[in-house]
Amino acid sequence: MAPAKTELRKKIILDTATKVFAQRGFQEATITEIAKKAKVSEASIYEYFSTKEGLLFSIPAQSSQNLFETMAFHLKLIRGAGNKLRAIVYLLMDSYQSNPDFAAVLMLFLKHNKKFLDTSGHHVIKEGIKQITRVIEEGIEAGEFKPGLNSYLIRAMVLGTIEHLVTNWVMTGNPDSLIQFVDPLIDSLLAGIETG
Amino acid sequence: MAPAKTELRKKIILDTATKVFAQRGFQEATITEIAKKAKVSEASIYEYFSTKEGLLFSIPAQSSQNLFETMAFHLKLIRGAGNKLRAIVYLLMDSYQSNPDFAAVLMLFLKHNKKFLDTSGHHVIKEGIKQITRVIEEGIEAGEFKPGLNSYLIRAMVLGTIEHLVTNWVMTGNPDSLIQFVDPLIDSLLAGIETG
Amino acid sequence: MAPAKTELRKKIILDTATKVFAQRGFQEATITEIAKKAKVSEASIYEYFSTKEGLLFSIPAQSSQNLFETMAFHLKLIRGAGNKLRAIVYLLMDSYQSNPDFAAVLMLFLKHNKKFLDTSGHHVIKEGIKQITRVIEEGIEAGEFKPGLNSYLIRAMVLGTIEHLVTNWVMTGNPDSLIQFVDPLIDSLLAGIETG
Amino acid sequence: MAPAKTELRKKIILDTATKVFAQRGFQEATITEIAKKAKVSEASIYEYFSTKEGLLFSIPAQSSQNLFETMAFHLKLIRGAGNKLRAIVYLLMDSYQSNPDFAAVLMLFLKHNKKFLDTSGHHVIKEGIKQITRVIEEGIEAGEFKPGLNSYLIRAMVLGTIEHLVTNWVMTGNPDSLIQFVDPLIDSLLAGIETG
DNA sequence: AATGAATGAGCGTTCATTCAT
DNA sequence: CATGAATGAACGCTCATTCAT
Repeated sequence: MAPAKTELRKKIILDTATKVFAQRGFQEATITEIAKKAKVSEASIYEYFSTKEGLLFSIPAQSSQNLFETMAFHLKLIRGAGNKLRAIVYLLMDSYQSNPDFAAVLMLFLKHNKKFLDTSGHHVIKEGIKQITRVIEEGIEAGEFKPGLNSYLIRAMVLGTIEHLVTNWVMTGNPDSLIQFVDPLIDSLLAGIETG
Repeated sequence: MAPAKTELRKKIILDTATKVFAQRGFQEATITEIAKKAKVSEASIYEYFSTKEGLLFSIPAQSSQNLFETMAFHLKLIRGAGNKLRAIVYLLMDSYQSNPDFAAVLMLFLKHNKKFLDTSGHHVIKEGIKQITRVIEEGIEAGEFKPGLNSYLIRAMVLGTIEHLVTNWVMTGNPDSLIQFVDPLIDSLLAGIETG
Repeated sequence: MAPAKTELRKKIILDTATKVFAQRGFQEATITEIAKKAKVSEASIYEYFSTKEGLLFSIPAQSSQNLFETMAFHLKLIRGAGNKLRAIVYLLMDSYQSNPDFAAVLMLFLKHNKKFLDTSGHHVIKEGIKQITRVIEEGIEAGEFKPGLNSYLIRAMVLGTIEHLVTNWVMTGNPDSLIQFVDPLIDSLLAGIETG
Repeated sequence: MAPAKTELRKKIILDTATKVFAQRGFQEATITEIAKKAKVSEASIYEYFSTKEGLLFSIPAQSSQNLFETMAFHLKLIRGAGNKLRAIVYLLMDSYQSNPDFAAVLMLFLKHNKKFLDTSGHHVIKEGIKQITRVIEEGIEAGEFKPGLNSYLIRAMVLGTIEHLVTNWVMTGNPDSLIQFVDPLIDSLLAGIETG
């Protein structure tokens, strides 16, 4: 089925909002500007999204869903927690690199927003991140990773490093590749947590 | 010498602003509320700070200065890049733990703010962070850390993990200790980057 | 065609603003008061006019346009520069007398405002005034007025006298008629500039 | 007697205020700016003048006093109402030309200000202007001017024309001489009102 | 479903002004 | 006298949001 006309409009609005938020910042962006650039009336935006903040919070839903489904699919095909971790980092970084505006919105306006926590968009992300925890725990249980590791902390290392790199990357205008960091990052990380 | 009366007022405003921003959020906070809580007129705030955003950007200057001076002092007393790195992480985490409001302002409203980059407050932080890079590079040169490490990436791992942990901590209302993560974090990190 | 609903609202705002500015003075008048008296929201005023000053500058546009079109129409029907000058003075004085609030705004807040010079409202007036210059020059060329007269100066006498009389009239609360001055003024003026 | 030190400060403030008001406009000018340029504290200004508006209203007092005393002195030496009128116009125009900032303040911010009417500064001017009326009435009584002339109107012609010329002159940045208009103006005027 | 038109509600900011020293 | 420091009191202006059509 082709997306209903109404779904298409919704997507146009979301994509435009992503771009405008990324360029101007959330507070600085105005509904007027988004409406103009999306060639839609301001009132139409409110047909699809409850508030300006609701519009912001709706941005990650779909693409995150896709990303984490892809991630789940790939993880099934890979053996070894280390390899899986590498795949996860690669998928995330690749996704951000391919969608700089989305990455900017996520890193600059969504993470760090307390209200976003109660959102279905955040729920999707939380579920996706559980996959990372699971991989780490599997690695520990399987003896591939050192016993006694704090899985929350290891996950924090993975996510924190990625967030830091991506945030720098979006704030400086995406000069160079994100992907280049995947292997060195994973190598250092695994060297620190793998047994033997 | 006691701080001049005027300096005292400035500090009161800054501390109050930190608290209010941390509680309400930057946008949601009003100058009126800050003025009221600081027992100062709104106009007085504008005597000391050019604008609401200027007030926000002025928050980190002094305490960051202190923190990084302390850090520099300690680093001189410690031998070994690994030990120095542990001290750095400890000092940062301890500082955030002791100043939750400041940590919240820094993590939620300052990092991720493009305009903050051009600020003298950010300059102080940038200079402070150079100390971390230097320690990492020294570790590599001294053969204590693996050759070929990307010092920017390692620094990103250190800072990113800290930022992630602290951000979670402030967003969830500071339930448990931050300090507990210092040793596990450093242990895993050093295990990954130390030679031998 | 009745004016579009939106044009009507605009006119109501303009008329109300004229009245309020005339009564209170420009600086003393507040948008709030104008909005209240026009039974319009303050925001609506900003839908039609960019700024409080923009609102002020928009006041003369339409009525001046009308006045000068009427003037042009009449001048075509009259023979003799002297007679035309009398008609001009009459039309102006009559217009001010019929619209004391408008006269007050024009005399007290628009003339003497440097920023008004760059305005389309002022452009209309400038064009209208050219008619006066043209009549004077025609009078000189036709030999009806003395040769060697400085048309700019004569125009200044006409306009200056009118402005002075009207300004006094609005500042003292419009006690007596303006029209009474038309004939004596023109008589003395023509006696001074007509040949023979 | 040399002016007391305090009188000197007062004069410096007045002169500076005249300049600043003329350049920036009354509303746009700030006490801060005047204080800075006069090298005086803002509070000092309030020692000498009650309010910002009071400062404005104090500007014409002294120089107008001087001007009208000079005028009275000269008028005693001149025979004939026409000649006196010429002297009056000359003195006024010469005075404005020599003090463009004062002329600007007078034309743009004082005349047209209702509150100025109740001021001692305005009183001086009103008294001065009576001299003009008196000359005109003398001219009529002496048969030099036409009988039946409305002296208020003739005075309005004189003052209105001057005001119009000077206002134009200050608003366009004083490009050319004001004095050039004296004789043509008086010539046309007298031709219109003199007998025979 | 789509929007043009209207607004409610709020807030940062500015200065003229005061007063203790 | 002179002033540095503090503030009270306003107000223009902006948008997110709504609703009749």
